[in-house]
Amino acid sequence: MSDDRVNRNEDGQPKNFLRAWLLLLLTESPAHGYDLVERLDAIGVGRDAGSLYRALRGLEHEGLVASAWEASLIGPDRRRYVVTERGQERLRAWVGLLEGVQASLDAFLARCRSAVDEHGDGIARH
Amino acid sequence: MSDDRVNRNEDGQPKNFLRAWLLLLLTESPAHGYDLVERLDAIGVGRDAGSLYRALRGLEHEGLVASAWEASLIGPDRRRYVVTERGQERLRAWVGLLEGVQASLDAFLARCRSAVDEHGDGIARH
DNA sequence: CGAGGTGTGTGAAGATTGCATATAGATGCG
DNA sequence: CGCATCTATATGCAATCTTCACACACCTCG
Repeated sequence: MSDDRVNRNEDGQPKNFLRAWLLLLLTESPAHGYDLVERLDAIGVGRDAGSLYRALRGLEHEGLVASAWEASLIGPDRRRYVVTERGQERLRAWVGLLEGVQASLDAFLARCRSAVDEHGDGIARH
Repeated sequence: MSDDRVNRNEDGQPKNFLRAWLLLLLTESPAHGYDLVERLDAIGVGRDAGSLYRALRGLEHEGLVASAWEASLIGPDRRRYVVTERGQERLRAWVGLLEGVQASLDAFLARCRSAVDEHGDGIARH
């Protein structure tokens, strides 16, 4: 009882954002998972390698990317991913959706500022 | 259609966006759930009343909003919600998070357009 | 050999969401 | 009255998403 441990996942990131980023990065240039881990880490999305590999396999299962094993000069073999035609289309669809989300988000934040102004401490005009 | 059950939830909305909107709308003016359903429907967030009531109870459980029963002139009693001090703080925190998401999203979309440009055939639509 | 970097992957737990459904008071109409 | 409908709140369930923790394998270097 009285479990104050709420521990809610409040990062607010869009759903499937990782997938969208993967399609984008692979569109920019084909790569293998470990490379994408590092590229995404620099961007600040998807802090977990496991999620990334799982997402890649999911994308492949949907036919949005394709992979082939490739030998590495400095380590074990790796899976090299490329985006398919369907993947390109899906990315474009995602862009449309995310533009809508962007609009929502802008509306939310703008409205938030208005609300804060009106209930703020002294900034109120009039 | 086929046996390929992909059926992914790809709306791309930020997680807990409904909660954030509820805090904002309640900051603008206290209200009861049914009213919020209609306000949010106009905005285009949270198309489900059940989720909304569940979210409200969740917010209350966290002490971010408070409620009291109120008689209605035209229907059954309703629960009137107001935002608490903690709720205000949480909303401000959410604004900070969502500004980060906004930046991410802008970066993603900008980078997407660059990628599409470089691959030429992408822009031509119908 | 053993440690550590490279590279890919799964299991399980927790949280969120949407759909369907339940309950109940109030109102209007034949 | 009986019944549909609007108002109002709430729960059950399944699908999905995300993260944590861990497992497995290859390769190089000391």
